[in-house]
Amino acid sequence: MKLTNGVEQAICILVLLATQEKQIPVATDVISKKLEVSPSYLKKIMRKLVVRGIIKSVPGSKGGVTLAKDPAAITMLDIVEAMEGEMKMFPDNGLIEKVFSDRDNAGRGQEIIRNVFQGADQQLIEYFSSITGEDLLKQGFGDMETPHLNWNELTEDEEKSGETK
Amino acid sequence: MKLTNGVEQAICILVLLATQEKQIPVATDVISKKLEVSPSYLKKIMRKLVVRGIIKSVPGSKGGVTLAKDPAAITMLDIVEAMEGEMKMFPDNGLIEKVFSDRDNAGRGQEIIRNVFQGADQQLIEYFSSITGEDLLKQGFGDMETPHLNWNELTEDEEKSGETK
DNA sequence: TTAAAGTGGACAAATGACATCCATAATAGA
DNA sequence: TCTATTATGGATGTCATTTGTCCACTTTAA
Repeated sequence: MKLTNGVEQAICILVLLATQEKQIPVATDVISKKLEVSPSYLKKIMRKLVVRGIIKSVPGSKGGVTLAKDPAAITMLDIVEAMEGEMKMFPDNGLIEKVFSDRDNAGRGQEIIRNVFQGADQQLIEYFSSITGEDLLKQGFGDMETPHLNWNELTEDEEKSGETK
Repeated sequence: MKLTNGVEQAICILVLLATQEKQIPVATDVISKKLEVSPSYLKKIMRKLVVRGIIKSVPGSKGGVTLAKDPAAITMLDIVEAMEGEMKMFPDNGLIEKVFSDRDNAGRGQEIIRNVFQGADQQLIEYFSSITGEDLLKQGFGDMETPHLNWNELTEDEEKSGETK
């Protein structure tokens, strides 16, 4: 009943992009340096966000990724489902139906359990879709306007200052 | 974001025990035959239910397992947490705090995300603890009283009739 | 005392998560 | 047009967790 680490990484990526100057894509290699995860793996994470329509990718020189929509239009459900797939926590093997197949009510029993967990899924869906990226930015920055930086340049600076030569 | 198959198996086990004549333990090998899973693995599943105090085990001849308490006192949360451990879906690696450590608000950002997922855990905890074993039995059997059988004998009968010799 | 049953730990196999690499396609700029 | 840059997607490898097995041990009824 654990989410994968990809969810936390995805959130980091989106925070980065939300504080990025508009219209300037951030290269995935820049992001991988900030997050200290391998570029090759990070690309897979980002692909899921692209496929889900949360971010857009721009191939080619000076390319990278940008938010595909306003933070107010991105919900936590988008992020979780992008990384984890559809919200369906119960691995329904029809076990109850099989085990009690010689009794009445076997199918009925299976359906009852199925409904219990569909209800649980629904609880999470409603909760997560009530939380938007804008909510979180507001909580983080309060009355301040969300800052906008160019993470590409910031990373280059850090590289320069980090070089010993 | 999937539960393990153990949850479905645990539910089957509890349904079996709830329809078992009081005070007669059911042998785990009998249950493993019904569920068509290996006896050795089923024992692990059941151990978790024993540790959590949902079922009681009786060692020795004519031993087995019985419900440790009334179905009305067993919640779906008990079952899920017995099998999956504490309800904490977010694998908190402190990634946001690390990535934005050179900015203000890094710790604040991490805390915001932490709270989001604690809220999700809480949603599930409240939902699952509102559903008891009694609720499910009522749904399954309606006005009928829950039947009480001796699954040990039933299995023996089936074995006899199943033998070709 | 013996047979039947649960306990607990070591171990092995299968599955899914995490990670790397490379050939390819698309784009900006010279 | 050519080149450097960057995303795409598939093949592959590694590692952790889940699933499953085995066995020596303890407990209990008869």
